[in-house]
Amino acid sequence: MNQDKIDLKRSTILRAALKIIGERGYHYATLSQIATEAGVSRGLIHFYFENKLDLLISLMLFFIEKVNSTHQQELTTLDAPLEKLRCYFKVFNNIVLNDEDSLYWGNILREGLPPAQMLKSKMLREKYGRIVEGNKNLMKTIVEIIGQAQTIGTLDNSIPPQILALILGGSLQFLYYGLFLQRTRSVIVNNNYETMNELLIKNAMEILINKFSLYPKHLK
Amino acid sequence: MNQDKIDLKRSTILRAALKIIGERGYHYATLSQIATEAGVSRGLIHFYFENKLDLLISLMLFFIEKVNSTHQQELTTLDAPLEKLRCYFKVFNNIVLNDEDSLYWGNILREGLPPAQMLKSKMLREKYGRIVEGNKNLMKTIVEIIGQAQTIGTLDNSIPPQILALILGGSLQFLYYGLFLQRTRSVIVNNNYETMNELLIKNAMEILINKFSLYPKHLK
Amino acid sequence: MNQDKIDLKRSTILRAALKIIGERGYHYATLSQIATEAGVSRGLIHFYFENKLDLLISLMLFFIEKVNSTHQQELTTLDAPLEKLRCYFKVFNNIVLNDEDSLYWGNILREGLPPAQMLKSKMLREKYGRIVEGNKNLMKTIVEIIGQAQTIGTLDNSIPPQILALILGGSLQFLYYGLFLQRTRSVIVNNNYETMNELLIKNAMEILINKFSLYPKHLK
Amino acid sequence: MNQDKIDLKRSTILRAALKIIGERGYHYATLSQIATEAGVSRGLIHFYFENKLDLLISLMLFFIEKVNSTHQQELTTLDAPLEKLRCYFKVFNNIVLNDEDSLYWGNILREGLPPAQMLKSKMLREKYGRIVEGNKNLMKTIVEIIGQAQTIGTLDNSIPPQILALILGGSLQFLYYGLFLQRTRSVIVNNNYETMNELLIKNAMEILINKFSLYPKHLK
DNA sequence: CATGAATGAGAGTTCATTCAT
DNA sequence: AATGAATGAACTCTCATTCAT
Repeated sequence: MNQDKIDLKRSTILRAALKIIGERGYHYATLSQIATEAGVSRGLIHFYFENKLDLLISLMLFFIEKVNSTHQQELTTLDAPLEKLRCYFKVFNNIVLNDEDSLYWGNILREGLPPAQMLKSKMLREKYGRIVEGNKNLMKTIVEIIGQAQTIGTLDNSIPPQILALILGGSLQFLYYGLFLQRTRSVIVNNNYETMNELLIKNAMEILINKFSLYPKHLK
Repeated sequence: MNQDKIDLKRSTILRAALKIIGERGYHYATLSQIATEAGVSRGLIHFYFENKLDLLISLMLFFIEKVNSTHQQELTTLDAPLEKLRCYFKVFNNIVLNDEDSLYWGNILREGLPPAQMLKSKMLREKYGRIVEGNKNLMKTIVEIIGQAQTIGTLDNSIPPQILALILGGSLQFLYYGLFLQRTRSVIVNNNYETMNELLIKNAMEILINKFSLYPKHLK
Repeated sequence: MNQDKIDLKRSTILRAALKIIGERGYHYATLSQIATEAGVSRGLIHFYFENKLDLLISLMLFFIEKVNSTHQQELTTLDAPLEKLRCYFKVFNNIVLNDEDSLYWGNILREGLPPAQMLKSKMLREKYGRIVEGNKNLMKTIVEIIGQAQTIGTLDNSIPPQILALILGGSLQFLYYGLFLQRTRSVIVNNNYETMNELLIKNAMEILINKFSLYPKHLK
Repeated sequence: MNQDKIDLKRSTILRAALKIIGERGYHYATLSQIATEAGVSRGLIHFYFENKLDLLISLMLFFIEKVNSTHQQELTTLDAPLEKLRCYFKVFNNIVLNDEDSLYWGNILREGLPPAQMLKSKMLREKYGRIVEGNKNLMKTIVEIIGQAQTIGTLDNSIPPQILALILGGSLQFLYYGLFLQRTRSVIVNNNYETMNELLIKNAMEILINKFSLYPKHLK
């Protein structure tokens, strides 16, 4: 079997895992359900993935590395720090909302991982490390962009860039997933997305940036 | 045994559950660990609680109802909407930070609950409903306060109150728990709190309110 | 529940394991079968033993330590090396043949253990070490006794004591278990014991010792 | 593909199985490991062998039939019963020690087979029967030789020939594999062979025969 | 009230075996 | 003749929950 077919099957299983785990939560999802959703046998999952946790970790890793690499790539075409910031929101937006599985991602990313010591295999520990690394990189990039904007005077510099990064990140996540305090899984899946559309989110983030901007753009 | 002693034992177990579940996550925590932490036997937990899930749900319910009731109570002494908003942050702050368990709450509230259909007992379904209700109430209260502020002209009214509520809520949670994308459990527990102190958070939230306020207060 | 009852239950399970594993072999025996034989649930086995391997290791350890300690103890009452040697055969005989499970022991002791690295728990590795130690001790004791007999001139000293120990040990085991080349498990269980009685074995070992003895005893 | 090539591939796989199973034990060995060792795919093993058990049984059968046929053949050139006995030890010696895999055979022959009822295929049951048959033949031959020696007065006839056969067989096996009570697999593989060389074993067996012989030969 | 021995459902995982290519 | 992706049976093990004491 050629590599393309193998990759296809792998991503079929991963997509099924995204749906089932995103819907029910990692610990309520079973491999049987994922296998059924993917249309394969239980055993085949272990041919493509080391174990159940590998599915979750692979999903997280896919997301964080996709965000980082896409963002990094698009950044090269931009000069203004504020544009870079907007670019980040756009990238996040594109990845999360490009298909019907959009809301599953929010639940995947909110899953807690077990302590690193619990990971038996070297390969899994390595993936784990890359997730942590990816998170740090993302945060660092955003903080740097904000710092640049403050230096050249387009963002309010009376507030530490780390703080502003958290404000923007928290707002973004809550706007996407409609969280206030943590909701129950089913409530999230069923209700939120319909009450919140893409345009609204983009506008809201634009307003937020504007508030911290020294030369606010006018929104249409 | 009198009611006071019973309540005491109940809350001893609940506090142990907060620590163990907050530290390891609901599914990685075992009743043995909680029992040991509480200094009681495994069996006794089932005398005070229906099952394991009851522990998690009871913790969530305690938190959300405490926030709501305290907030509701303190609101009566206040007139200005912006003061009411600040009051909410203060209440949240007091509950979360009043003891050494502060960061456990963040992990508790981030736990996903199983779909409501999975709850067998009536009592549990009822508690579950009260959590959902509590969340809605909280959101509704905040949205109302923001609406009032916009009406009397102390908050920017070009932005829908629901959106602003999410921005404030997301910022608050990320500031407390240092999230950007979800981190691994151990990272959260070990690192974040130390890098982020109470005063910093209060200041940050004040700045955020100020940005949306039409008559900003001057921070010292 | 008091310690006596606990020990009783533990040994009930161990005895069931001896029967089932001895009969079918470690890898063909299942925990279900052992649980049924012991009249307990599958789960209870894991309350008293760490895992399946712990059962096998505990059986081996019981045997080897029982042989060593009983032998050691009885040795103190004896002076003549040849009597000490006969004592060893008697001890082995008593332990193996004291109940209806006699032939199971042969199969248990012939089971191969997995490489020590495969043992996850510290406790299991420790038991494992004691088995290896017990084997070494046993061999050392026999070799020493033979050496003494050669020194005082009751055994032929033209043959190294280690070699003689293996000759005696091999003869003993084959006489008990009727092996020539390895037989199939069922053949062993069904046929051998009946064709070979205790007296015959004792006589055979006595003859063997006599052959290497410089002052042979006359057998009746 | 011609028969020679097929036989070659078959014996390549069998030799790999000897190594892997001899090293790790039948149940800890996997077909993947054997396939890798043989340099073929997992699937191909099932072209040449019915199933995993067929590998083990084929190895055992190869050994026992090789011993028997070689022995039978060489016997025709000999008259004296004691020479026939020595011939058996020589044959055993040649087969076991003729290559670097020597010690694997000991572990193979010590593997327990599942109860005959568990064998589904007719072909496997037939092979199984031939192994049992081969064992019996071997034992019978040795017993007969001893009986002849006793009849013509070259071996002590006060001991039943079956008993003497077991003494000789047990001594031979323990001398080769250094067993006393069963050791752990790794200990056997790593240590014993080096401490025990061919010459020592031959001498020891010669001494043993001498002891039971009425006209002992002088050893050099 | 409290204990902890006992239960058993249910999960992940392994790996021999099959079969389309 | 050879491959290796795919299957699924069967296992061990965990741990929430129960209940006799």
